[in-house]
Amino acid sequence: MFSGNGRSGVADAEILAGDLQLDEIEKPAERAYQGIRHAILSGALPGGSHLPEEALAQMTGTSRTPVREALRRLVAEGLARADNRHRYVADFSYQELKIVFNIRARLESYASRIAAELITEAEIAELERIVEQIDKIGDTDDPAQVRLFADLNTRFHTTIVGATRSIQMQSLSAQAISLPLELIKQFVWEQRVNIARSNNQHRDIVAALRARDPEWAEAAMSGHILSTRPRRKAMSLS
Amino acid sequence: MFSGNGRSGVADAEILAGDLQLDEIEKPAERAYQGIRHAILSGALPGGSHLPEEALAQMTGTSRTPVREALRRLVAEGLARADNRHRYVADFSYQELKIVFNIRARLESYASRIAAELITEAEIAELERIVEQIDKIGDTDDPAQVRLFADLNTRFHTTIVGATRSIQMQSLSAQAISLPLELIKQFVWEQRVNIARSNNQHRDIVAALRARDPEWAEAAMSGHILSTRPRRKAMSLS
DNA sequence: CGAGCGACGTTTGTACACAAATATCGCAGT
DNA sequence: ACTGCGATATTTGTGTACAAACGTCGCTCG
Repeated sequence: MFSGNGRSGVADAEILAGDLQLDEIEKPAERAYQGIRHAILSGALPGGSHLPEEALAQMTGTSRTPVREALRRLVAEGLARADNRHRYVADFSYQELKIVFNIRARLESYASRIAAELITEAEIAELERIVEQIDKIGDTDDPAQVRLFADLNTRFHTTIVGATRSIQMQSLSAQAISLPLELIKQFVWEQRVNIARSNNQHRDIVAALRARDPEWAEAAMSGHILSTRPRRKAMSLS
Repeated sequence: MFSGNGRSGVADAEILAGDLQLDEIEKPAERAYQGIRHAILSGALPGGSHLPEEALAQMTGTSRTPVREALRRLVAEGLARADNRHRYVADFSYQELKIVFNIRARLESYASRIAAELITEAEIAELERIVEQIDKIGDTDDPAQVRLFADLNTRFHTTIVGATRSIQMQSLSAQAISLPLELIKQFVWEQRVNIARSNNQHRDIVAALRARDPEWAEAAMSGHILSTRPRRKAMSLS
């Protein structure tokens, strides 16, 4: 995913050894997409790696057709890039990462502003349930718990973005979030991000939404996301 | 493109009668993508229209394979949506349109802030050339001139976004811009948007970039985009 | 020994054939 | 007459075959 890791091609299905149960996904199209995406986000395919269709088809156990469609999606989502002939894993610099986080802060804070007026009681209740579940996790280094936090965190944010009822907002946010949210898992491990603090911020956001206060909601979300930005010092990014 | 226009299916190549020279595009993949996209943006395929692959293949003079890939891109870009089985033209409400413009204002103003520090002399000169050419147009209703303005306007904005050197910024902006910028052409016709005023704002933005003033650039771009927002009263949107 | 040209291998692009899924229409039975 | 079941038609999903483009390696000629 990052520069300077050296280059490697596609090896075989072994690189999917992570936590993704690929063999349980029936439809080839979804298998191909999830498989390639996971390989990129997990770092199995480093930034700059060439993405040959045939090798990816073998890797995901499908044929080239679903792989081609998956690659189109990944390019559109910014996780892969294409030149005239080939496709490669996108290469994120630290500068790029910083920009994506700032964009995400702006997008989601605007989403929170809209959500403050449109969110339903049921959605607020859902947010409160999520906050409660995260509370039970507390600060930890246990990978399974951290993964659980990441999933709940994702649900928290997508619930709010969904409350805007805007397809475009959901689409753009998903694109801006997909990378950082996956990376957060690594930051938590390497940098011991404070889960408890993060959840206190979640509580503030829910309070703002419950109060139907657009400005507060916007500011709270902005602060929340900016507080989770990776810092250069703590990381070994180029 | 909008709700309430009634529903229609794909007719034949006639609906491409617009200004797009589809037959000059050699590669089927590009033909399919441009053709379908143009049909959507021009309104030939109203919002909610079903998008059957075979009919689109005939319409664009290709086969289903390039059409499928084009549809994947269009869904990823938000111009089409998909349910379990079919794909349809996206349906934009006035509310959705408003949100997209506000997102665009936030994205591009942030882009301008970054660009103020990274833009090169050559790019500033390019922006000045564009402003000059728009000056020569002035206020007009002539469709050809309005189209020329739209193209120059697009180049102005993509040059600034490109100056951020961020792939993600360019990708997200392109998605947020693709719809509104096409719609602007219609607003200019129907609402007589002030081209001269718009270009004065362009001049301000260039001045801010030349001064390397991030805050000014950000504010100027924000004001510029918000001033071109469609207003409900002037339109017959749902 | 170096440069240029040509053949080959690799990768992507396109089309098509077949399979699977789903909605619709009609028919029959109650 | 209404409901439920089944056949059929339409549409999408997948795999594969073939064609085209591009890069590379090696050979030959200067």
